[in-house]
Amino acid sequence: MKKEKIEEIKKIRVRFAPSPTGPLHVGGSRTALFNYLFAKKNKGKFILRIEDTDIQRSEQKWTEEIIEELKWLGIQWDEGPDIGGEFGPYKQSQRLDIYEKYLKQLLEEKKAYYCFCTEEELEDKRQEQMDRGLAPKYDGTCAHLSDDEIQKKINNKQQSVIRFKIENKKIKFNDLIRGDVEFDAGLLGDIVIAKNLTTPLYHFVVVVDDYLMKISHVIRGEEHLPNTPRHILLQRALDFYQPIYAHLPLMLNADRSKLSKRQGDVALSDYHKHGYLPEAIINFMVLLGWNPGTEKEIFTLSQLAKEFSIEKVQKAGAVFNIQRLDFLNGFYIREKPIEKLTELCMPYLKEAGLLVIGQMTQSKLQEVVEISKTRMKKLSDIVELSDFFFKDKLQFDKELLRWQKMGDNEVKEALMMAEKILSEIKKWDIKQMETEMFSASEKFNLEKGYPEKNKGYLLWPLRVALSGKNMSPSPFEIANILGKEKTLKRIENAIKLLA
RNA sequence: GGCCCUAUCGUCUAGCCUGGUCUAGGACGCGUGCUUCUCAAGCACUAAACCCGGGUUCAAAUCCCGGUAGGGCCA
Repeated sequence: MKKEKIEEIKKIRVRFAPSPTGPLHVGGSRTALFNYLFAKKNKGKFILRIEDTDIQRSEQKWTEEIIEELKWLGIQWDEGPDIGGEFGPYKQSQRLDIYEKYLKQLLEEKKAYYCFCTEEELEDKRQEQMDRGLAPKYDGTCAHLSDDEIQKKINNKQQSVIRFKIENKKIKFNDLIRGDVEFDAGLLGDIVIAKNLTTPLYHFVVVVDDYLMKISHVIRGEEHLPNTPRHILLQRALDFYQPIYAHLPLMLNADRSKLSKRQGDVALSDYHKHGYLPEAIINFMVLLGWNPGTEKEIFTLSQLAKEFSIEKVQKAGAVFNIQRLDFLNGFYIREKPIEKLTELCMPYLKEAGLLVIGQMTQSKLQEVVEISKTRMKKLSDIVELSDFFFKDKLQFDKELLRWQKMGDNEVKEALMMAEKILSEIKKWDIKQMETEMFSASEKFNLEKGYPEKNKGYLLWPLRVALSGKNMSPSPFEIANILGKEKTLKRIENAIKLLA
């Protein structure tokens, strides 16, 4: 490589270059994360470039969504798409004149040519090659057209594309993750790099932009591995330096196919909406294909920025295992300061119509979240776990009140006993309630001939009366938050159910 | 079909480069127990893997060769 070319890639610059044709994919998020971490670790720059040359499918709203979700994750970029830098603009739709210039250059140097073959002709050729047992590739028919012929066809408004001449040679390169990789470019066939001078295609724009933006390392998904020889050939034809490549292992479905919709959510925004925390998602994604080589498994983004190393990235694809994400998310939920967690839960409670402004004090709300949080895997779980605190009247089947083989009357007696004790209690706090109810339980069991140690006879009906659920926090925790008045009311309502 | 990539518990992985310390370690999940009115959380414990076949070597998860399987891309 020429000396000045090496100079150009001395500074570490990486990029994430999504197409705004849909929501940000979790796979894409992970690619962004790895690029970001690589940049941070090596004191380089991380660039966000929007690949929106496909105007048919690109939409501004997706660009906005990508930006929003990346911000949410805490992945910050140094340049693009609206943050200035000397290499902008960072939206490809605003760089069309640049591509045109290079396209013309290739055309003039006869490294690219106009191709007028129609879809049908190409399909026929393809079919024929397949029949002969050959790998289908463009046969180069239009590569030999004279300038006059080309001009005539263009004047006739004949449909055309621009093809790049692929040299018939072996392309070898070193991938940071995979080591030496070799492709036989002779098998490729001349590729289409633009529909016309103002409509360049993916392979071409990527190469041009990575060069102009002085990208030192191209870190992308493994699905791009077969594209690399094409890009290298393009770089050589344009006299560009060759960046260093690193192809990340894919994120997989449970059946080991490339992660796709239908087997679960793939849009990062879906996970966001369901109440996954960015900390959990980051931690989960980074461990899919990377590990520090120690037994540490919990990482914050800033720790990762220090500890990440691309050499430790795995070669094989990794199955997206939602149970692990759930575990991590539950972990981070439990770690959250209660004020923060409460704040995060509020939108879900409001959306469910449970939380009406002014109905509950902030400190009460925090107590509700506090006793629910060990059961939460996602923020949205708060609704299901705590709805009974917000409702006036609980709906549940009276059968639920029954502990083991108790009869209706015995359940009723248990509730009446609980009501009596709680109504006479001096101090409305958990400790006090526990002490009084536990001793009452022993008395109750003795009277009824129940096993002495089983507190369920007294406590289960009470807990159900207060929560309306077969699983919930303890009746004392609930009663403590509900307050005496509501607690007694709920017990009475349960008793009525049995009448 | 062609090219390329990959291969350790169900899953994510450590170990492989620099063979012996590997009766293969950790985590999630599963199971059991403790705690316990229930469900969680927490704690403790259990089960669970070197894709197959050759070779090299005193010794191979680790090195070499050949299969097999899975995946990606192109069409």
